[in-house]
Amino acid sequence: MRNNVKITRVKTSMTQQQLAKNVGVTRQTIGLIEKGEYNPTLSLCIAIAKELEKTLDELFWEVED
Amino acid sequence: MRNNVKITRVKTSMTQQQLAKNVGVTRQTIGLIEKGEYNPTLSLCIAIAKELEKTLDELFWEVED
DNA sequence: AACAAAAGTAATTTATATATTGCATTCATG
DNA sequence: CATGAATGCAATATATAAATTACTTTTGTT
Repeated sequence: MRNNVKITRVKTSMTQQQLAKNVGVTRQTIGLIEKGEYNPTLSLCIAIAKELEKTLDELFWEVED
Repeated sequence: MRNNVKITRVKTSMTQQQLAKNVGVTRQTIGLIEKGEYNPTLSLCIAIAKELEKTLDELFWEVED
């Protein structure tokens, strides 16, 4: 479940805590998604994408290592 | 949770049953996703997108009614 | 080095995505 | 219209996403 959440979040100088709060989940959930160990729901993916001003494809589609 | 799964699936003349089998879920799950009553996981969204030869954005991003 | 903020990690609990079963309804074709 | 395939729909069960709590490790700043 590789994705571009971490790299995008860091570019915006946002902390896991801030992103988590803004999308309505806990810091741990964001951490696990960034690490690729969670399979998030579509609604959460959309919330994260909007918060990071990206689309679903940019964050979650065919992400290379 | 509006999306373009149904319209895309019908265009390919695929049944819910066939799509469900190919992505490894039940027919009911596909039905509920098409109806917008489910919040599917990312991995399932990706499987459906690949099966329908679309991207995440095309099926699930900012879908108008 | 010392301190604080951020991030990693792990156990347990809770909410919900998905499975399973079964029956009703719609729709196409003979 | 009758038959079967596809879909709708609903109840209950199971798997897993996400919450909660708590502790450790990393990172940056003075």
